[in-house]
Amino acid sequence: MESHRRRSSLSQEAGEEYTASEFGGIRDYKRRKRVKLQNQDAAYRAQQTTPSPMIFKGYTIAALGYTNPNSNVLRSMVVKHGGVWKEFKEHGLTIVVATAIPPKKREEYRRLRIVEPKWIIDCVEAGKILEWSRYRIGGEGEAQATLGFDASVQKPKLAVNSYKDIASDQVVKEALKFARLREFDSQLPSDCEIPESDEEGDMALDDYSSLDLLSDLDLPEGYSTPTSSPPDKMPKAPSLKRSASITAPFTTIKKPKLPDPDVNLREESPRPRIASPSTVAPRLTKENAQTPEEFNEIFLSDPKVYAASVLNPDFLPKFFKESRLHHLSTWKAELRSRMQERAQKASQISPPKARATRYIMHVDFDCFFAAVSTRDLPDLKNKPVAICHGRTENSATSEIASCNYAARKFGVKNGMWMASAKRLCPDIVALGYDFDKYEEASEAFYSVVLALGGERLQAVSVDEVLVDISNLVCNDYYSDQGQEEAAAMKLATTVRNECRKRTGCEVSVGIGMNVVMARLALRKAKPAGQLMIPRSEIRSVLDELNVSAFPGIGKHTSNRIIEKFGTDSVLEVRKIPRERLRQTLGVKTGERVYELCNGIDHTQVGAAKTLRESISISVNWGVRFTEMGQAEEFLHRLSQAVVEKMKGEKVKGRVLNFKVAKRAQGVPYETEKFLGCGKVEEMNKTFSFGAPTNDAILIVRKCVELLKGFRVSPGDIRGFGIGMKGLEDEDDGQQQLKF
DNA sequence: ATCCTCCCCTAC
DNA sequence: TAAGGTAGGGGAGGAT
Repeated sequence: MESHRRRSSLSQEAGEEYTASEFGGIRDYKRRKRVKLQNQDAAYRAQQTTPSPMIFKGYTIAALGYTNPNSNVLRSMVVKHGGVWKEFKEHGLTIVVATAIPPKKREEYRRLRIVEPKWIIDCVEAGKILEWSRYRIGGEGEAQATLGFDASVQKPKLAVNSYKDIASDQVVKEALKFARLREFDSQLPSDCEIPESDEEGDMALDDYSSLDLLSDLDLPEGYSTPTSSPPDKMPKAPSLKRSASITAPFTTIKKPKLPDPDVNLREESPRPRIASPSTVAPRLTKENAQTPEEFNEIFLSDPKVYAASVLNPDFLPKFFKESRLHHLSTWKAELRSRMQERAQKASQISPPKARATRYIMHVDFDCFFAAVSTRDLPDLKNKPVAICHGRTENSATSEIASCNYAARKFGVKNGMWMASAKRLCPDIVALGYDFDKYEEASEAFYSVVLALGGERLQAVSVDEVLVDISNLVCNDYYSDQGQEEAAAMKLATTVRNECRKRTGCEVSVGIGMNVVMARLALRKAKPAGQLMIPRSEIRSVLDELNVSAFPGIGKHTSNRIIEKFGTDSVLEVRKIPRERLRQTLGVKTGERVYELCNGIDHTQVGAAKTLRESISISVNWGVRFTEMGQAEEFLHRLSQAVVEKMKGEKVKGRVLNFKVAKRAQGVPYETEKFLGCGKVEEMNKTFSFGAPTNDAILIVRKCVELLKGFRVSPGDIRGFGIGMKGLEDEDDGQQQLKF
């Protein structure tokens, strides 16, 4: 149901052309896009301050397949100079522009006047129409000289490409930010500014594939791309000889690395009369793709790849069904709200006491997924096992979600790719996920822990829980430390025995005077054990550790500590004055580090917020586009999913956070992991709606607008995230109207 | 002082 | 092939 206000504002702002990409099918989308392009062409001409010579007057030009520069660039050049731009399928074409012609189509297109994009560029530069046949490709008697193959164009040399690369290096990120700013500055001429309204903004949205070729180069003063240049300022390719990549758009076709031996066999139609190597247009392959769109086009032409990608309309449910991380998040959210409900009821009966001495218990499955998956497979009990997707030889880049101790003995670790694990342990057995089984085991586990009767309980995750057992082990009238500790250890034994009985798996238990010490105890207790760290041993346990051992102190923070203080050993960091830590790391973090090093932790078990504060969805796998329309469609599905989630929680959100992961500069188009995001640069933007909303259209419109602002080429998009904050009860505020 | 925005970091 | 999600804490720096 929608409020009247929101509805009316929508109908004012959303024109037919825009809503197409939200509601229409593909065909509808394309039709409306054509209309939009025509309007845009008129706008283009109107925008020009100094008129360009109308050299293309009387020419009707189209692009065939992917071109370099891309078709938007070419279109703007043609239109600005009096030509008519059409789609390739339309009638009445005088000239077709192409970078390459598929071998199978060569015969079919033999009679067309097909030229390389350089013809348009050269015509514009010369201010007059040049002899087209000199730029001809794919036709009879082609005499165009081709340039030699330049390996550096085809294969960027940076090879690092794994998930761990995401946002890992601050210095690199800074550099990227700088490059991005410069890119933005240099690419936006006044006549190409993004208009505020959606109807006119599409130029900005459609294609920027040539932009990132430029951003990391030292460009000559006043340099800009063909999109942005008035024709008389068109750069000359030879003046930019330092960069292979920048000359690429202006050179002629590249020869493929190796001649394709199959070409002759596959061609049943008559061959061109003059058979020489230069008449054979190169086949578009992953290796010679010159834009990310071109690459994706080829990559996605494999139906299996297409089906696995976000272009498949069923992507989201399938992805979420298979994503271990999504499951972990979902389970955690569910458990948290269930535990909170329980806690609220319980505290109404008897509110928990504040105590001087606390006993905190941390209970956790050993190798949860691996243990549950192998529970009923006795043959595998002592063999190295890893849980991951895809269990064939090809699953090299599948991530190990969990492995048992037999595998860990070989150095196999969670998060490792199968290929590395196999190298360490060739006999490792890979098993698929069984999420239902995990859920079941978790339920049994929680019922055991709940049955204990600890006065506070916190769901850390599906296989992990914190319990404040002070009420069970402390005598309210006198204190006997020995007795208390014995009671706590007895509880730990009970939990372990019960869990073994109920789940068939081992859990370990750590007990401490506070949450952090319980967690550290747990680590020492594993596997299949229990350990308490009494007050007297706190110091000696801590002294062996590095600060990165503390929960909440990750890689980044511990690196900062090493950087600033030259050490990450708890023993050393403890000597640093509290005030210095606060100044250097920030008040909260500094204070936290100080306390952790001294074994102090005031965190309450189950003290988390009652209400959820944000709802988000993100996808950084399977994201491959060849044009912006596809990205818009996917965003629409994402925002619908976010809205469903909000409705499930009966909330609306006021603040939108939109995130885009973009292929990092210099990394290859192909990721090492199948459909992975590879090394990416992440971009974020938040936007506050006037009032809380759960309207998918409103959200997707804003996301598309923000996406335009990021100026990402569609082929470089590797991930999206949509989050809502400022959540309010769904029926607060405006009155609901019925229609 | 205290908030808010726009990120980054961390954990499972 | 592979399924690299998600919520919350907190810091920097600006607005109120």
